[in-house]
Amino acid sequence: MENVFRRTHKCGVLTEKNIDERVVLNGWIQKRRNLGGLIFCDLRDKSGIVQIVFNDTIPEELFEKADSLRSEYVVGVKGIVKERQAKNKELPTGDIEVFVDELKIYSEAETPPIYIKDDDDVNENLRLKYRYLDLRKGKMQRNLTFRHQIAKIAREYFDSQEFTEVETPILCKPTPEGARDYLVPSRVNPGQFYALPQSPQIYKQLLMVSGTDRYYQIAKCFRDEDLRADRQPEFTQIDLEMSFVDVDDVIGIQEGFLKKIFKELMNTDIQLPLPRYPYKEAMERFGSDKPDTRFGFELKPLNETVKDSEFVVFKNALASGGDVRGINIEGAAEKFSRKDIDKMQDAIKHFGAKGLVWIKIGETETTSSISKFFTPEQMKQITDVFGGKAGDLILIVADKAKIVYDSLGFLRRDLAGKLGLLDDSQFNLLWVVDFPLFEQDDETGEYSAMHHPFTSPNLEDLSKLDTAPGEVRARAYDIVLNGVELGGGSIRIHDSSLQRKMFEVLGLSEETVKNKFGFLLEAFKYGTPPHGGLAYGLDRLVMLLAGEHSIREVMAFPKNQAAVDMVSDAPTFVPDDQLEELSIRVTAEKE
RNA sequence: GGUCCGGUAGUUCAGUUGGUUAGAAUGCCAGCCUGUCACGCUGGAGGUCGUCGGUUCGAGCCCGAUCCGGAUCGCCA
Repeated sequence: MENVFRRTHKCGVLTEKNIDERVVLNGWIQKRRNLGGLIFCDLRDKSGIVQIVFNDTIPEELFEKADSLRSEYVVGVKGIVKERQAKNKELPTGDIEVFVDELKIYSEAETPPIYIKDDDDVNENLRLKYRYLDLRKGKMQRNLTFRHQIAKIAREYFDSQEFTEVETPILCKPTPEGARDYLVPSRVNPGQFYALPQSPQIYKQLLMVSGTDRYYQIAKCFRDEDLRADRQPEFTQIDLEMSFVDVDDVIGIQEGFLKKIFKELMNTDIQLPLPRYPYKEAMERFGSDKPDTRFGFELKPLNETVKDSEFVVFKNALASGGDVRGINIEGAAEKFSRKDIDKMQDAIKHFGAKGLVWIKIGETETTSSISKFFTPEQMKQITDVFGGKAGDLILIVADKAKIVYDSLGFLRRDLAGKLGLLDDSQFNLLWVVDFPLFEQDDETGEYSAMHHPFTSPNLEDLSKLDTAPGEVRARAYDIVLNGVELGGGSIRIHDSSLQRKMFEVLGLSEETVKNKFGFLLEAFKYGTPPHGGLAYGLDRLVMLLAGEHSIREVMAFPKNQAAVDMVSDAPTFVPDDQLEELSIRVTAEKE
């Protein structure tokens, strides 16, 4: 007796070319249809589905065995491929079927708690709990394969460009800036902790000091922050770093990579070079540092137009150094009711906006929430800024610049979505460059690094480091696809005195710097090449190209919003003696 | 941590003003059925309405608390 039938084919590959061949298949029973004297089953493996048939030409014993089959039983079959009497055009294998004369049931299955069907809409937590069943779906297997292909192309491409893949440590030094670290206690060093890497940043810079020249890694990264549809506590980056380069060199290499990905996986030729938007322009035109350029509705400034206005909202915003800006949702005046606009107003309160001014341009008259504050001539001046015409809806926010940008940037994309203008088949790639080096805390006035503290300033702005840190541009760049940040990077500081200066502006004490980054500054003393790099969010890249709306759809075992692995139920309490061994006092209350 | 939405059969959901024994679809089980492919027909099983408390003659429905899930803001160099 054979323990397992050696298969000759995968289920999904059989065609009319295999007619009259004897084949051996293994797989799962997707569905059984018993018509009485005739039983059809859909047999599924990773490659697809094929129909197998049991009829009265086989021994009664075998027929009864076939009748006992249920969904998700795992079986092996041997039989002859025949042309179908009734073909199924929906199925790639729909022209043929396999008449079975041997059947081996490897394992039976209980009724699964979720359907193994691509288009089911079962509760996601249930899918995550039974992920191994969820992953049986064709769509999920295709997503995993697609992810593998992107990783494979990355390896091929970066290898062809003389990058070396180097593994960097998972047990690292905790970092003082950025996201919260996941900490790992050290048993042999009581009371001390490693951190899981938020990115391989420091190690890849050390590799440049080491003369590795070009490094890449498909690297797991960890951040202990709250989750989102596109954010998981552990995620994967395609991480890379290059020596003796400036911004254009890094961007050039990446454009080659993106072109290859889009050519091979999406059958799309992307035009190079990709557009580059300075940060300032991206904010002013799109209200976002990751603009979605698939549609219009660009922001327009109104400061000049309304500078003499007595309307208190505009007046106060301008007097306090803020901005008045708006967007024209063309042709949408009749598509959104007063109630809809109230909802928009509520939505932008999240960003700190206090209100939303609206103007609806009609064929004969223009209505607005501010018509009593402006003459028809003044209203005309405002709508002209937007090229406003009959049927347009203009939305205006007056506040601090950040609030105006955040609010309008959100509305712009939200309304485009509601109007069905987000075309998933269109791929607008662009670079955002010239980011500010620092961002300033509203309350404390302290500066922090917008990217990270190793980012090189634009050399033209060096003199402003002391006088106007907020105006210093960074040699940093983000790659953006359809309004989603795919990755980002920068040219790093390779000069230890400039690095010290940077820490000084950031308000990090000599003590702190020595403690946290002393080893990096030490390394930089011994000859450091100019270097820079970039990291892609692999999960996001796969998500967007696969047309998914959550990175959970392209990860094998993602965590839920509470950062719990629903399959294994991690994290979990551990026995006290295990904690004691790690010199951790027991404080968490146990159930 | 804040805000919003949700929790009813294995699953997806409905459930009117608070009123008889909580329904549908699908899945599951049994019987019949030789060309189905969402097979069909007949019958059946399946529910602590998230949990606790309150209001009421009476609660799936109203009130309070709590747990769980999701979206979002903060956060994510």
